[in-house]
Amino acid sequence: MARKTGSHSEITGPRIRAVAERLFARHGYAAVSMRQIAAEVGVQAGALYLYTPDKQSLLADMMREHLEGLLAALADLPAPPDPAEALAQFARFHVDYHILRPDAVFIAYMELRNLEPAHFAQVEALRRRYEDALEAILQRGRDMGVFSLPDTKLATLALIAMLTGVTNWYREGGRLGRAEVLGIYADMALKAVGAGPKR
Amino acid sequence: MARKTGSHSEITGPRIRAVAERLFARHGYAAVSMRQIAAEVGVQAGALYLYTPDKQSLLADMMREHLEGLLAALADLPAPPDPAEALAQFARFHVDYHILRPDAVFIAYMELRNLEPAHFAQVEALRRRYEDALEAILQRGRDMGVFSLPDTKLATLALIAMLTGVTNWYREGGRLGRAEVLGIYADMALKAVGAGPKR
DNA sequence: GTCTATACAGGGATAGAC
DNA sequence: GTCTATCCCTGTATAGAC
Repeated sequence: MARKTGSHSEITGPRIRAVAERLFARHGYAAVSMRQIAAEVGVQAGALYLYTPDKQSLLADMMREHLEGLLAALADLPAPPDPAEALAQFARFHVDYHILRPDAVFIAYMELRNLEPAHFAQVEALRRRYEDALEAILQRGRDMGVFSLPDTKLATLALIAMLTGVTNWYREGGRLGRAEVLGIYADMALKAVGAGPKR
Repeated sequence: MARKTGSHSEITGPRIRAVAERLFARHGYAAVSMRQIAAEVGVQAGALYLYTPDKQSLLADMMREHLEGLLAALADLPAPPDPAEALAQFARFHVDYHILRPDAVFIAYMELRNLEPAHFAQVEALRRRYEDALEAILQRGRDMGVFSLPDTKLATLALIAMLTGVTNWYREGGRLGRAEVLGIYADMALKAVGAGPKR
């Protein structure tokens, strides 16, 4: 009872972000109104502006935080000396991380065009760093002669597209379990670059 | 001189569709206004409604026509008895068709959530038919023992995601030529399902 | 800190003149 | 077939009461 009724700043802030993320993912940034977000949070539209300067920042912050979280989690992984092992680990990590955050992923890939140029540049730089991490693995594997790759950049983008595609269909409690899915994708990724599956 | 000035129905109709496609792809369906479309076409907003009942039909028609064109083109291909050859052909076809129609593809993948339920169902059915065509190839290859696939449905979706990803980066006149790109993708697709590249 | 009320721009769509 | 004018709704954002 220490807090006055009507004072919820520590709760409302995160709730706005959560609701906005769900609505943006479901209907698209441009199609969602501040009134809609406010209604789901349980406040008036005007109250949102206590927590965000505007709608655009809501989007940009959510995308930046998602990508920063992705990069931080990636950096926490060990760095296996064997390229095949490194690729398998990356594939499993990527699929797992994306499966667990479908809304954030969807937004990060679909709403780029709704970012103002300054925000776009920041987000693109983060995405680029992530792609570079995979490309480094592929490059090393090619240099060591264990991957067969006509073009590492193309392969990087092809693999990321393939792995990210999991979010288009995977549903918790579906026909295939998460561990199973991770394994299959890692397997396909390895084979796609001409390395045998890790055994 | 047979036609009165101001009468352009045979030109305006297609132009509206073309302009709408470009704008929807660039900014997103929800972010584009009828006034914007009209301005680019060179007519007043009200005139659009002579060619389309509403904005939603503009989107639904464009998506349905894209997918119908895709299916028709696919049906025109020969049906190689060798599954590896069939998959290579599918991969090359898919990448090529998508590379040549980046706007239509982008819309077909990004604007599904802006379709009303009835239109959504139609479009989903078409997409499903396309996926089934690839799955049939994979299934046959697995039955014949030339593909190594833990799950044909997952592999279908993974391959389509990988191949469609080409639209995220390919630009005419870039570092890699179209023929080269087709070859590399087909190669990766074959390897991903455990078949050697076609020689 | 949150509310109501509201400003003001722009949305989709229609009516009716030409 | 195209125009202007307009209806009515919804958009973002702010002001000021509580």
